[in-house]
Amino acid sequence: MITLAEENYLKAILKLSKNSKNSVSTNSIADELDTKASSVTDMIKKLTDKELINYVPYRGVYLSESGVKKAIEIVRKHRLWEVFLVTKLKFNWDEVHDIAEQLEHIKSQKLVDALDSHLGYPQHDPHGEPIPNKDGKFPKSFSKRLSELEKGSSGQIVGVSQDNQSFLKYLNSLNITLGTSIKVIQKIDFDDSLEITIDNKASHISIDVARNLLIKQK
Amino acid sequence: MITLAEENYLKAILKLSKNSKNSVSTNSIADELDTKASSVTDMIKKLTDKELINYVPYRGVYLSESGVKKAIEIVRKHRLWEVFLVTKLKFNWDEVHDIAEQLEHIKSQKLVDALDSHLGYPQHDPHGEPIPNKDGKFPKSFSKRLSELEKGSSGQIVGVSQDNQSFLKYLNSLNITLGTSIKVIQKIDFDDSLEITIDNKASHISIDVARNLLIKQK
DNA sequence: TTTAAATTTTAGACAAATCTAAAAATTAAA
DNA sequence: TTTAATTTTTAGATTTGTCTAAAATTTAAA
Repeated sequence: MITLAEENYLKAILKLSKNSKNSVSTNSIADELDTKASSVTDMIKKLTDKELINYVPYRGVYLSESGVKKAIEIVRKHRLWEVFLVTKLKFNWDEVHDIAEQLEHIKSQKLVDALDSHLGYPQHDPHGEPIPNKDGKFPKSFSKRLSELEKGSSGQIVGVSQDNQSFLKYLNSLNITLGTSIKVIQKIDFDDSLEITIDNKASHISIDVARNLLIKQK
Repeated sequence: MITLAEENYLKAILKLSKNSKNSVSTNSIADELDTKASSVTDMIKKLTDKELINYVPYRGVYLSESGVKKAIEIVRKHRLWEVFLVTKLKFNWDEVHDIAEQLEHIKSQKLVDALDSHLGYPQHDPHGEPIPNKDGKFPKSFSKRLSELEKGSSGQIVGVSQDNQSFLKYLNSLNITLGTSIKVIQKIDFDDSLEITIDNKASHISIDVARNLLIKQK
């Protein structure tokens, strides 16, 4: 049986592997989970014993085949629950993360499948992140980042690639939500920031923000 | 912060208090939670420190005001999730207990209230058990459940607290309908089932059925 | 009412998950 | 390439929740 703490480590390692491609360092896991490096070393041993990760001392870890499978299951549950909270229980997309963080650990394959069906097999969560299907496959994405758009191009927001509280709050204040139409009016050379229209209203955002906005072009 | 284990103890103590009215013994809690008496003694000390229960060594425990409140919240969550699983995700009423046992520990007042609203403020769970409202009050009813009747007592059927097809079909086959006179002949300790008479004809029903039959005593 | 049985508590141990402080190994810098 | 800085691991301790075995207390029986 896999414990709650172990599940959180697997999820963190999956996330970090996607960023870097290389094996994941002890310190980066400690940072991600807001814990101490020594605690990570201890847990790494437990996950290695269970063959969920591969580990060479001082050289970092990567997920085994069964570790990837397990981690993707958790991500799937997290994102399906987020969809449930927003579409069925009318939560805002910036309120659901902490609750989904708890719900993702509920154990029942039948529950996950029933939830998926109940929600109509959604492909993205309220933050725009892709939801893996029952077999662990992610949907292909047709979206770009807003930062990649040419001057004069436009499209609709389909997600964000970062879901921290303050970022989502900031988007709310800009009236940016899923489906919002955005057009790039001007790119400022000085700091790479963008002058845009949000539903035809002029606004100005930094490159950091633009990089985290996923756009689908018409 | 109250832990998962503590929540399970509170729920068990609430359940046992309802059966017996007296203070709850260490052994009965151990039985209910399938653990050892010494473990119960340990946990009793923790709950006493948190002022969730009152405890006199060798004399048993009872819930404090805040303990009752907390325990009822857990029961509320458990039963609301059961309704969700049956009405929204199409589970059978005999499949939901173990999943609700996990879901009842999810922490978010807003989630519970949104779920309650989403489900239309149900008053009973799929097993016929009453669901306390946001203020911890149980729904009033002039009827009792057949399961609550003493051996030897009798009354008339005034309703059911669950109306799925297979349940109603089963009642038909037993010749139970509105107005039917029922008397409790014997209660079987082994599985809590009941020997009854239906319009003076002997029959035998499970506790699950008895809990969903609403009775008015003469 | 004294003794036996049952219940409850205490003492000491253990596994999981964490921590601090110190040691070991690796990497980067002079 | 030797030294310094950084990273990682080990050693030992702590907290939570559990256990077994033994001691203390209460209840029931002779």
